[in-house]
Amino acid sequence: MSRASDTAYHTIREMIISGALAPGDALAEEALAQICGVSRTPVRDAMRRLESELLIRRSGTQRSFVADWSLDDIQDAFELRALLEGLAAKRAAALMTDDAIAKLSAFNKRVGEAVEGLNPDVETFLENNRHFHNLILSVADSARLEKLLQTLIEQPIIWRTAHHYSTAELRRSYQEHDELIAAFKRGDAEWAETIMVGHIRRAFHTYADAHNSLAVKDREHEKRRA
Amino acid sequence: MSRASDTAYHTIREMIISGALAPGDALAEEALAQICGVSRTPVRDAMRRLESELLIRRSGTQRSFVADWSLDDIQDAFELRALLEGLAAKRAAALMTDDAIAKLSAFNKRVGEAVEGLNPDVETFLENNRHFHNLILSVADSARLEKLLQTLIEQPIIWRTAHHYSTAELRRSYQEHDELIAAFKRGDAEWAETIMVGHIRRAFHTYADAHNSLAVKDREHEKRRA
DNA sequence: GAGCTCTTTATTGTATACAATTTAGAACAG
DNA sequence: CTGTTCTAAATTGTATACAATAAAGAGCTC
Repeated sequence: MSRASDTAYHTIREMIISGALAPGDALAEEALAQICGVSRTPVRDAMRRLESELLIRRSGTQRSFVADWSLDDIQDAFELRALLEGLAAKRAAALMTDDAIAKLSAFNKRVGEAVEGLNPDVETFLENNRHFHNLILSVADSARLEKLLQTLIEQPIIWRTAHHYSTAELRRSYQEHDELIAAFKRGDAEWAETIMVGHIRRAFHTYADAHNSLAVKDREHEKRRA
Repeated sequence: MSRASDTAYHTIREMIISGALAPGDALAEEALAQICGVSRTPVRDAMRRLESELLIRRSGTQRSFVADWSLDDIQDAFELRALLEGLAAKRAAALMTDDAIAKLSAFNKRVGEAVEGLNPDVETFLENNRHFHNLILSVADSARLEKLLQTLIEQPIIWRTAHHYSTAELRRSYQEHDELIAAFKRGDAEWAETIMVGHIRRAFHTYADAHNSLAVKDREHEKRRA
């Protein structure tokens, strides 16, 4: 993409993912244009892209808002992600190369290092976790699958709550990656799929639990303020 | 969407689906704007939408072309569609209402009528087939699933080859719909999913066979011209 | 003629002005 | 006070002019 349009896209996206723009917030083109330092034209372009990624929702009368997801919506997204990443793992197992396995091992090594100490390095974990999953997706060699999953990963809410994962949960994730690598080495497509589906489902339950305890904390907070 | 933008979207889309614009054709904004009778702005808007639906592909340097799909790409799309429509059927079975079942029966009745004579009415078949599948999707009640599938259905190539389906194949489709309805009535989610997955996979094989014989005909045609 | 650079032309990207639509709120009736 | 209608402000949609970039091709060198 071009410069101004890209600037707008990344700026707005970052504001949504970081939470600077909260779910439900209204988005006016002119205001965003000023923030991004470009005209409305590239902003509109960027908003279209963000809308197609479901980060932005449009009202019946064409006004835009930051998408707000119910827990049900999020569960849906995870269910679909489990299905599609499972398929990606199955396909990848059949097409896997030694080179890709070496890279997966390298990524997961860094994942392991990020969680081995007392204070896990969540940023490093997330970064290498993403590389790990993206490489599998790329080996699966289906542009369409890649495109569908792109909509489901990179969810703002998930990034923001990742920091609430416990060290034990992060380590579990690391182990499951290792199991995946083992399945890939053996070319065991069914097993790779099974592990991946479980891996994603577990991530959802971790998320849901964290979400619940956060909600409880919020409620307590509200009570204290009242 | 707004008027001009919608006009552009539907006009271009129709040209792609009908084949007036062939796969691989270059798409210039100005030219399309003239055809649609609007300015470049809404055309660009429409092209973004079509791009996100994968009907348009963009080169590294931002030039646009009508997407051309290899048989592998199409097989991918069908594989994903089977997976996702299977999930839709499973979910729908759990949430099905008497009203929806009545509507499904009505749609499939028309499907049956369209294929019972000697000369099947393919347009009517396709229209009610689409209604049938869309209603299941809507009962499945997952905006995200709906959005993902939207990208996979409505494939130009498939619409164009639908006319090559044999009467027997169309009738088989009708019967499978009836089996689905029966599964929904019993609330049998697993069975509904199984039928749906088979239904979509069979559609692919039908397509692939038709495609092959068309390709053969093409080659014969080329030979005669040479 | 192959390959290179430079110029010309075509195409896409951006800003901006204006039109159409929607929202918000004032003024008013009951 | 409630609800309604109308007006003004804000917001989005479209056209168009111009800027930036990419493609095409002329002319040159070897």
